Amino acid sequence: MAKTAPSEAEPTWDLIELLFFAYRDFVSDPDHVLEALEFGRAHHRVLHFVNRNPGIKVADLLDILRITKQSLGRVLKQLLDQDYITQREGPRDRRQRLLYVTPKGQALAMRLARLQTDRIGRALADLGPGAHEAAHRFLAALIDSEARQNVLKLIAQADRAPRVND
Amino acid sequence: MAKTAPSEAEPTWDLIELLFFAYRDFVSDPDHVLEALEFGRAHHRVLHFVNRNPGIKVADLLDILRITKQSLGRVLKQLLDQDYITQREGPRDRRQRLLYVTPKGQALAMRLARLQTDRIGRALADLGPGAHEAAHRFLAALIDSEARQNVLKLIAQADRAPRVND
DNA sequence: AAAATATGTCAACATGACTGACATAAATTT
DNA sequence: AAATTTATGTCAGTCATGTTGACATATTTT
Repeated sequence: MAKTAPSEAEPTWDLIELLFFAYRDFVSDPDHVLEALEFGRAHHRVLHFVNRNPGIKVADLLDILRITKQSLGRVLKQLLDQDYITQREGPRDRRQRLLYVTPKGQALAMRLARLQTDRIGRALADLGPGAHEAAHRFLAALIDSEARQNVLKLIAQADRAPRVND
Repeated sequence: MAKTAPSEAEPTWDLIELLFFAYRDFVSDPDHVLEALEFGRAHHRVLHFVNRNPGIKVADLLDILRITKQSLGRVLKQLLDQDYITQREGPRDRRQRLLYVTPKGQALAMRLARLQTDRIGRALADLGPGAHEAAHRFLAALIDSEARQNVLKLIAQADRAPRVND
């Protein structure tokens, strides 16, 4: 039972529904913290990727988030005004606004990441060794094949050095 | 490397980010289909859970989706008006409106589930055997521990018989 | 008969997406 | 040097989906 031939047989109900419920709870911990700061998920995403990719360009952030600059503009402005993020001129191209977290921004980003890490850690602790790698591979394989390599590169790059492309 | 002790060491950046990217692509296939029908993700969720749990009560649906009845009301009304869902009086309690998909609703629900199943199937095909179970266990473990048993029960129950509680 | 329950509805509001148009400064091309 | 392209920002309006609070109706339970 449980064949995986594409477009045949029964839908993969368990994974479809587990993805829904797991993702909902996964984002709920940060949501609660953000609520007290009058921020939303959109702020979290921006803060997260700026924290992970210091010096990221606005255009690259838009690519990652796949939202419009108007949508980004709103939340980014609030994060700048409230000193969670700063921007500096691009050294080679002075039109660019390179984004960095402030100490305050880093503290929040790390606090939120810690919550999600704790949840993931508890989940992995319940499972055997190799569960981390299995989860990694499953999730990576779910990503659009055209985008997958870029995503993996982004993750690896941010891990290596806190410095973005260009 | 890669310890999982809660609240120590480095955040689990890879899984945090992969969950973001994987979930985004996972919902994107249905999104495209829904767009043509002038429906959104909210409609998808309602249709999905009604399809999976024929005869579900409005109150139970609200519990699953964790939204207000006003939010549900809007999308449910559209699905009823456009004949994707029907409602019948509860046999024992005539205040209840038990929800069912119509053939048209079932066709759409299955079409959307097929898209997500195909994506999952492609992902699992790239991995070894046991990947399905590993993914299942990881995702289930991510769910709030208080809610986990109920979720697993819901999934198993819907698999067994297309008939909801009560 | 009174109270509780299941559901629906009206009105107002917030968030975070969107489109389209336009503005500015800086880099690049001609 | 002038024209064009690029990176970014902003104004204005719209949409989808969530929220709160108040109230209405039918039905069941006490």
